[in-house]
Amino acid sequence: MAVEKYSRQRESIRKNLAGRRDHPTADMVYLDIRKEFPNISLGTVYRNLSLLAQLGEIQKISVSDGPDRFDGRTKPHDHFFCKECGCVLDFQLTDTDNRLQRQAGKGFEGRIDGQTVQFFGVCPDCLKKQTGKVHVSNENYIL
Amino acid sequence: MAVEKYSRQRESIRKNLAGRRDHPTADMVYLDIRKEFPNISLGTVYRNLSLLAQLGEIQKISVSDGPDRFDGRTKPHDHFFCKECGCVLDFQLTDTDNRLQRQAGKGFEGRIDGQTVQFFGVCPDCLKKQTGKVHVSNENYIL
DNA sequence: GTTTTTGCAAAGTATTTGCAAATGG
DNA sequence: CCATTTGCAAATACTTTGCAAAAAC
Repeated sequence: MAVEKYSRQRESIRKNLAGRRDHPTADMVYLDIRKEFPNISLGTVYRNLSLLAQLGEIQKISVSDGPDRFDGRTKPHDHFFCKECGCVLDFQLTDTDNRLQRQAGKGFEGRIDGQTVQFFGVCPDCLKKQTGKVHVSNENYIL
Repeated sequence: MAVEKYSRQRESIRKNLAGRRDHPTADMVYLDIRKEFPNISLGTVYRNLSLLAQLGEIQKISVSDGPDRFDGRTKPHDHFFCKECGCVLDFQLTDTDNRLQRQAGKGFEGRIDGQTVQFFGVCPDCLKKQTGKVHVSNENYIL
């Protein structure tokens, strides 16, 4: 695979991911793209998701209990995994990146290129269903 | 699955994981246990790894490029993934846990139960092969 | 004796791949 | 035209599961 050539399908996949925040699986993307390209195959979706991830234009997120999920956000950020509904939310931790990397790298003779924090718990919606509490906005959680 | 009953196979799996630091896959554990129980099946290994992970006695680590890996360490810690050789190393970030969780939870109306940091880069051994540099010990990296 | 666990094999998911036809440049 | 991408289907990789026999208690 030498030079990348344009393809309508890949462009559609790229836009689809850029326009959503729900960290879909390959299959979810496939179902969506089929509305525009009824004949697209799941294999093509997988191929393009892999390619885009390699190019750093999207991010692949592996979770322990289901298929991989994909994230259209390019800039580094963190993720929250809800153990109730399985949803994945974005977090942006302010200013901790350098601190973390500096602390971890101190005396480590390998090279650290990047890092992400994975949070686990119960998302606002699921917690609300359990307790009846109200959901308010906050500064780290990115809608 | 009401009460847990002892089994020699499960005990062997538990001990195997406790005695190694290389974050093996289910198959690697299987090959090892077979030395002691030549008839053990891969299914049994998977069943017990799942069970032990549920009980919190081991940890399951999902990586984006290969099968799941397992970690016998019970207390919370972080992981480093080498993009060259695929190895997984343990990190113990001193005292950042509370800071991270506090910062992320500020104003977040869900519940955060825990978190781990994933580092990506090149491990000491691979870097050494590339540059010829020497490997020294450090304070965060756990041998 | 009753319940849990095992080994085996088959099934289930998720993802990748080979290949001829279609598309892009 | 030549290189890349596609759709399709088959193949692969990983993990789970049904069931009768064995082990644990």
